[in-house]
Amino acid sequence: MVARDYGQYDGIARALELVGERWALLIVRDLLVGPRRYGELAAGLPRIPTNILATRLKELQAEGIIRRAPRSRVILYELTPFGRELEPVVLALGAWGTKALGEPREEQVITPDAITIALRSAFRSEVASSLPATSYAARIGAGGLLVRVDGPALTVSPGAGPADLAFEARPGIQRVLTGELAPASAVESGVLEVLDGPVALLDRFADTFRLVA
Amino acid sequence: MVARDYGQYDGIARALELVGERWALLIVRDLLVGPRRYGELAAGLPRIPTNILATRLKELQAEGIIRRAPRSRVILYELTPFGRELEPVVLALGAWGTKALGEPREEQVITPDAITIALRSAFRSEVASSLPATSYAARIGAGGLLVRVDGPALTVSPGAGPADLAFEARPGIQRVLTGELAPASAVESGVLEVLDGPVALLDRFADTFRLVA
DNA sequence: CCGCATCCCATGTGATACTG
DNA sequence: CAGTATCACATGGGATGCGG
Repeated sequence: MVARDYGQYDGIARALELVGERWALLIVRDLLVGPRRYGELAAGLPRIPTNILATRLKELQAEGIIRRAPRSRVILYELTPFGRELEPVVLALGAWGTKALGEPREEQVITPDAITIALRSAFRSEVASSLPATSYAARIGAGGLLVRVDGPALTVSPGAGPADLAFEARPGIQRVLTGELAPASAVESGVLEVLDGPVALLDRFADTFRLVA
Repeated sequence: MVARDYGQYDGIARALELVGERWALLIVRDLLVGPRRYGELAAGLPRIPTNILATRLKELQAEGIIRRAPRSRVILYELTPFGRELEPVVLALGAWGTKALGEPREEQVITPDAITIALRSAFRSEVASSLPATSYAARIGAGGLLVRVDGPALTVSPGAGPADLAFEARPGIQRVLTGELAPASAVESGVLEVLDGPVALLDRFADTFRLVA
C-alpha cells in the first residue's frame, strides 16, 4: 500500500508519488470542474479499466486529495482543499501539452470536462477584465458548452442556450488557442464556423482565450 | 514504442503521454538546472535502474523534449526549447508537493539539483527586486550551495564561497519555505543554524523564498 | 571508467466477467 | 450503479555484463 517512492526528499518527487501514477491527474482534472459520481468519471475517462479507477480513487482518498461525499443516496467524489491546490499544476500541464496536440485521431474522444479545463487554462482574466461581458455557445464534437465571460470571471457549463456568439469548433481548434491560427484563417479553413452572432466576436474569443508561454 | 495513450484529445492527457511516465519529470527537473551527463543524472536519481534511465532518455529524445549534445568526448543531455517550457509545470508540482513533504526518512537523499529547483520554485522575484542584492551560503545535508539574489535575478550554484550569510539547514527546512515556520522559531528548534553573518538576514531569506498558494 | 544493454522476477495495468 | 475478482500481459526494479 506504500506508494512507490523515489527515495528523494523533494517536493517534485513527493508530488509524483502522490499523483504521478497513471490516470490520477486526469481524475483530478475532471474533479476540478466539479464533484463527480463514479460512473461520470468512468464516462469521462472511457479507456480506464474500472478496477484502476476504483484503485486510484481509494489511493487519492487515502492521500487526502479527494474525498467521498455521500449526498442523499448518491456518492460523489470531490477534491479536498489540498487537492484543489493542484489546479495550477493541471493548468500548466494542459498549456504545455496543448502545444503538442496535433490533429485528433479517430478513436480519440473529447470530453466536456477536458474542454472546460482547457478553457480555464487558456483564459486570460486580465484581458477579459477590459472587455465587455460576453457569452459564447460553443459546439465541439457531440457536446455543447456555454461559456460566460464577465470581467475577470469565467463560467463554463455544459449544454446550450442563448449567447452573444454561437459557433462550432472542429479539429484544429487548439491552434487558435495557441495563437498559431488567427480566427479569420480558422473560419476560412473550416476549423471554426459561426452559427449565430457577429463574426467579430470570434476575435474577442481568441483574444480572451490564448495560451501564453 | 508508441507511448501508451489515454484515448483523449486533450492537452493534459497529451502531456501525460509525453512526460507522465515514472522518472521522466525528475529527469527534466535535473536538466532544468543545466545539461547533465548520463552518470550525473544517474547520481542525482540514485534509485533509478540504469535501463530505465536509458529508456527514458531515448523516449524524451524521440519526443523532442531533450537532446544529446556531444561536447568534445563527453555526451551531455540537455532540454530542447520545448522541454524547457516544462519549467512552470515542474515548479508548480514542486510547490504543491513541498506542502506534503513531512520529515525526511533515513534513506531519502537530497540532491543539489532538487534544491536548486526548489529554491527557484519558491523564489519571489517581485519581493527580491525591492531588496538589496544578497548572497547566501547554505549547507544542506552533505552539500553546499551558493545562492545569489540580485534584484529579480536568482543564481544557485553548488559549492561554497564567501556570502553575506552562511547557514546550515536541517530537516524541517521546508516548513520555512511554506511559511509554516518563522526563521526565529526555526533557529530556536535547531532547524536553522547561522554559521556566519547577521541573523537578521534569515528573515530576508525567508521573505525572498516562500511558496505561495 | 562511462554509457548503456540484457536478464529475470515483482508489480502494476488492462480487459473482461461478475456481484451486492 | 458502484464497484470486486480474476487473469494475461506490459512495465519497472535490481543485478549484472560488456564494448568503447
